[in-house]
Amino acid sequence: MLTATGDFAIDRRSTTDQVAGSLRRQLFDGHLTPGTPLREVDLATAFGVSRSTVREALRTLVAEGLLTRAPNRGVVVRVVSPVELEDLQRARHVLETGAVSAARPAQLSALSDALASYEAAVGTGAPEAVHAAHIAFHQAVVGLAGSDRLSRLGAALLSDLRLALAAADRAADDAAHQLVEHRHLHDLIAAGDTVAALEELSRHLHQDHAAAPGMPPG
Amino acid sequence: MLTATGDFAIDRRSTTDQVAGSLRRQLFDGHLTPGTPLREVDLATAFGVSRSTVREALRTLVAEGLLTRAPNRGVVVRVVSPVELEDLQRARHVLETGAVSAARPAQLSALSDALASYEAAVGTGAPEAVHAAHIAFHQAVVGLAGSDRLSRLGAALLSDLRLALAAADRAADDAAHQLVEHRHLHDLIAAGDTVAALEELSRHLHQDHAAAPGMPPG
DNA sequence: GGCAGGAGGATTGTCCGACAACCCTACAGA
DNA sequence: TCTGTAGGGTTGTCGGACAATCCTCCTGCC
Repeated sequence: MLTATGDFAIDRRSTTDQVAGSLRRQLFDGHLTPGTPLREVDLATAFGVSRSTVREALRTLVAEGLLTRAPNRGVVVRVVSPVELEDLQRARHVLETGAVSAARPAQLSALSDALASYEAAVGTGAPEAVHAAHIAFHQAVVGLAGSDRLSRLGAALLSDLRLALAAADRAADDAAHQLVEHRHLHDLIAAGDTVAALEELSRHLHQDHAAAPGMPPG
Repeated sequence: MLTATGDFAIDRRSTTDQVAGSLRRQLFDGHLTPGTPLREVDLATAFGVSRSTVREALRTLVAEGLLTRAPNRGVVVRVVSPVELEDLQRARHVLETGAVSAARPAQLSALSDALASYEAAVGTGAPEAVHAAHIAFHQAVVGLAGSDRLSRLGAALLSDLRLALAAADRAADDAAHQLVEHRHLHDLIAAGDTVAALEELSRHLHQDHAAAPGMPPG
């Protein structure tokens, strides 16, 4: 049977979805900084599509939480305040520790794969790749629970983080050390030492939070 | 200071949001059963709005996961398969137990309030109200973690459940017993007995799942 | 000088009409 | 039985239009 991969893959996404996808990528890559207003007509001409199409794309991005809409004033790139970041971190804590507690052995290989990719990314040194791989690792942690739905929630959560990271680009600050920590975490989980893993994860997340951009509490 | 409540409240939502809201309500109330296709023109004439408006509303509902879009074939009311329900239940488990573990005393009153509303709803006997209150209670459980973001994720998760419940309306099947269980859970949490609470919650969720509509595994 | 109030431009929210692309079904033909 | 085609219904995208709203600037008055 022929599957639509490789040479046979064609893009069957609607124009709207392509626009949304492009914007999403630009958001994650930090090409659009938080607070930037997104004008409908500007985007329409930039993409060479109609305003309706742009509007639909924006609406999905708003629903995803990447953009913020102010009625009659348009949408802006979501700005994650320090308070929200803290809130987000708390949510992550629940999700990731919960997933570790409910970890299913079958999902372990995905975590190992994520770690390998992470190591590879750090090897290349490209900060964006490191970010992406870092996020992907934590995504895999959430995936341990073996629930698609939960993984999707984790993705939503981490996308916000990715936004914040892309903006306050404190790039690969001691990526080496970060990597060691993650490997340690991975090993504990793989060894089945849930208690130690949970402790390490808690510590890891907490420190992550402490290292967050130290703006004055909004 | 005058706040926009009571007699002073006016509806400042956009037409699109009102349409989305109306559809959302109808979905939760089970007036639209899973699998039903939603035709754009039909909705437009029914609501007395333009097709563009309907399209935008549908798009947000799709992003929320309440509707499913098949390219060039329109959107249908999301149907949650038994497999997905199981998946969902696993996600709930992680979220709710995680929230209980990370419970903050400040959020306890909200849980108590939810329980009170639940009791009241069971008192009236209206099955829809009972459903809503039941969901609200579990929502409050997630809220224990004190993270807005997490609560919103919980809402997304539970909305699916609400869909499934609205469809397979096994209404207030022994609502009394259910209520007792929830009260028990509440008391354990309130007493600070996290371990027992977690155990009870696990049991509760598991049984919930077992009681789910027993269609053949899709 | 500072502030209420209005003019003007920019932008969003909504509508309408149009048309190509697409999907599904039914039917005819090999 | 399978292939190909015709037809109608629906979605996806476009362009243009206009009222409502917001923002900025300017005016005039105290």
